[in-house]
Amino acid sequence: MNIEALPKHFDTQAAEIAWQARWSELGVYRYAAAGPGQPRFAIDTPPPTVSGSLHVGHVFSYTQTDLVARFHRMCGKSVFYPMGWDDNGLPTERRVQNYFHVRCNPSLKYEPNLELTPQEKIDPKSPPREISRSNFIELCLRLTQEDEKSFKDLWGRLGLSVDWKQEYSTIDPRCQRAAQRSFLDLWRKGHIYSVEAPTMWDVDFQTAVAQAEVEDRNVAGAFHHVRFGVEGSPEIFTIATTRPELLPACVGVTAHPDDARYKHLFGKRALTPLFGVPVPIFPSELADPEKGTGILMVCTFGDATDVRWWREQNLANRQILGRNGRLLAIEFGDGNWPSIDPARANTLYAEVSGRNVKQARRIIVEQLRQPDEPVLHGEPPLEREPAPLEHPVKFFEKGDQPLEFITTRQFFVRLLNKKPMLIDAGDRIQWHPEFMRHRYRIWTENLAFDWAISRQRYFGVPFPVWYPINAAGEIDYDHPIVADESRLPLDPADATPPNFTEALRGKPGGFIAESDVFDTWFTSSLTPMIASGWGEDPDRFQSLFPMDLRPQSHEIIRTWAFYTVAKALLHEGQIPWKNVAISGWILDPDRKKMSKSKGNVITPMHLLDEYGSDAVRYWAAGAQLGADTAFDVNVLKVGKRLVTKLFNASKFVLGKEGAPGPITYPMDRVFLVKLRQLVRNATRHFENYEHQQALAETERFFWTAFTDSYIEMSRARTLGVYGPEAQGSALATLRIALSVFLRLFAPFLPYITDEVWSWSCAAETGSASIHAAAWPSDSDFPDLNDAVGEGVFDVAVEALYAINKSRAGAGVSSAREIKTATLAAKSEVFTLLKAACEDIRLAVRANELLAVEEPQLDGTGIEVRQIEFVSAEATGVAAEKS
RNA sequence: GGGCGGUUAGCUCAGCUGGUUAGAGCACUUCCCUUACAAGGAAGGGGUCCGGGGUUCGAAUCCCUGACCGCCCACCA
Repeated sequence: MNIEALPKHFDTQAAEIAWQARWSELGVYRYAAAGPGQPRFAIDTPPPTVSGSLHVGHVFSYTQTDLVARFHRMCGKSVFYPMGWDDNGLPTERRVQNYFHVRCNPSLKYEPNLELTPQEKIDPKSPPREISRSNFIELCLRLTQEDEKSFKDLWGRLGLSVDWKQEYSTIDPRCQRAAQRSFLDLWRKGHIYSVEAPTMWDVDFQTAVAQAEVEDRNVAGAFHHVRFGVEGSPEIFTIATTRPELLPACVGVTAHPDDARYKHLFGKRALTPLFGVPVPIFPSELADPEKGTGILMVCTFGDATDVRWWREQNLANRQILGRNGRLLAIEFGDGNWPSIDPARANTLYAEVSGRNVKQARRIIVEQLRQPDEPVLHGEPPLEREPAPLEHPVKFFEKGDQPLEFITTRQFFVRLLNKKPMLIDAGDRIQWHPEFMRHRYRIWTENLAFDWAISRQRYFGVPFPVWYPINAAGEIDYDHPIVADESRLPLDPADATPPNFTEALRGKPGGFIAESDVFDTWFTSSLTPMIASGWGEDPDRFQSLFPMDLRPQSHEIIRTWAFYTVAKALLHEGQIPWKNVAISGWILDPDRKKMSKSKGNVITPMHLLDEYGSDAVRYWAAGAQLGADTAFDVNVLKVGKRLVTKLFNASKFVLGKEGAPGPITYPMDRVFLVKLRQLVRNATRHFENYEHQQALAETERFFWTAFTDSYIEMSRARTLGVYGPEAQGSALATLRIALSVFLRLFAPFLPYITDEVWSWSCAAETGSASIHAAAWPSDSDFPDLNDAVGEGVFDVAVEALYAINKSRAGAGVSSAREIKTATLAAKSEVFTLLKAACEDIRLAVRANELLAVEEPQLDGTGIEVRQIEFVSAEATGVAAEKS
């Protein structure tokens, strides 16, 4: 091949555009069902949340999955590598609210042709425009489509080898059908129930949330020491609470059964200060004598323990907090709201009614400072000034206000009674890295609530459910009407239940639609089933489920991984995948997690422009699974350098005139033995999900053994100076080496490798793209059984290193040949050195190279004893600084 | 409070089953345009392997213990 015909430099951007088109045209990544005897490798790709911001973390983790896909594809497997978009849910709603400055008001009518301007052109202080639910959903769809396009552009540019024919989005009709089918199946099997009960509630988003979406945050609060009275007794005791505003919701008082201070109170009734409500005092093992004053008030509802006490002790439900986070209007004096002084209680409560939690707390604390005649004989309830403390408080992970427990009707999937099965499933999955299995196990063991799947939101998959309305106009929530599977997907707000007409909607004797939507995870936990055609294409489902690999990040083990396992078990009785590969996080250079709110997000596009996709992939591939990695632009530079080196070395190999021949030359055979070992190692590393090891070993061997050593040693022979047999052997070795190296690098550097492959290997092998070529194996090598010891190669490398060192030490230009040099070797390596002498001589361009044995030598055992260069004038080299 | 990871050169990280003198790249210094490569190459300086104990002929590696960083979990009065 004429080297002049090859490009001078590798233009990454042009290559990326050209190769994407070429791959698509060739259908290299298209999934085809496995043929007879062909193994399959199916990947449950994470559908990215498209309303989030694009950053290098996406590039990092998705590249790691692509490496695995490319490896298995080259191994001849039928690779199923789909892509989905998670567009359904709160992040999208919030983005739409901010982007268009709107709020959804479900009571409004749909406005056709609604035109809105993005927020940057609107006064942000103006009240948001209210729009109908249908309009709101339209905007969500519109925005997510734009976001999906930018993700898709990035994935293409990055060279992800997904089959775009397998694209889905969690709000598309197919996914809606799958989610609703999932609901029907679980409902029929008795795994779903609905109940009106205290549920974790976000007062901003005004929706229920599940345990998996809850996080603890340390918040500044204060212990308030509040005196309580005892009914029929002058006694007074003090409780400590961080939530004095819940005093009107107090329904009980409890202390540890062995607590001598309070034992005598059990069975009596306490009187709450201010409101004078008599409440039972009962013992509970859950009360900690060390905390606060050891005795505490139970409210409806301050936290999860309150809910438990409320249930176990059959206490009254005095919910004072509304769904919007404001205190409800209530009336003391009637059945559920007893008081020894209703008039006073109502006067005091009127001051907090309609206030939010913070305001109510301030007001109640003020009230607690005033003398309390009826309950405390004139003492003020507040015993002393509030003591500040920092304590953990539960928040919705996407929310800004603490969660409240509010009594609402919600749907749940029964999981608490299935813990052993769920734990066992986790144990049977291969986790990479292994220690990540603890996360799953600990989460599952600690599960405290069934899965709350209903959300009081808009952009999501609706429940396919209606409720009958009796003749008196009451809604019968206990007998929901569930849609028939053949009608899915449907929105109960548009469709009517069987045997009802639209005219009966909302009428006595008619029906009403459930307005809730599913938790986003209810749909995304079906991704391996959606992608494989569950319930739609039995053959396809049979051939793709369960899958081989779930790649994901560690913070969603408790949500996505956990729920997906649960769904697969409940629907199909199977574990959804064999392997879970957990990618680490990308941290900013200060080792903080990248997030939009911190403003430390690095976007990827400019990096792709500047360094090229291969270099960016090189960076991502260098990190091991599960390891958080600080972003370092230097690694991109190294990747770019590797791409350049590969490009130039390939030009060297392919630019040589002459015909390859039988590989007879000893050093060639020894080099191939070492290369074959590299192939075996790299294959093993990939199989073990240690792609970074495969890359590191391949890169190291390519650089030191191949370009620095073997090429230097064979160069003279490739020019034919030592006869056609030595030349043919060298050229054949170089061809094999190049073909093998390209394929070893192909999963990491898909662009440069396919570019070079197209120069000659494509025609020789018949694989138009390297990504459809076979992963290298022993069969790429000739029979090498008689190759002499590999030690020869290592000794030669040592010798080259020693001579380079002498040359650098003398400051001599490499243009100057060596007149004569002598290498000393210790006895163990002397024979090997003698055997390698001619190759070393050619590599360093010495006219004469002698080897002498020096038994007493240490270290590597090779030293330069004497070296003399051809004079500078003789070689025409310009004057050297020395 | 419990658990899981981590701490190795100025920086980013390897170091797997204990085994020569602990490695790579970047950065820094010096040298070099050579026929694939200056979008490159060669060489050099740089280490309390977080601290303290222990096991061993031998420890970055195994055990105990402490510190710090990050994460996960926890009934949050």
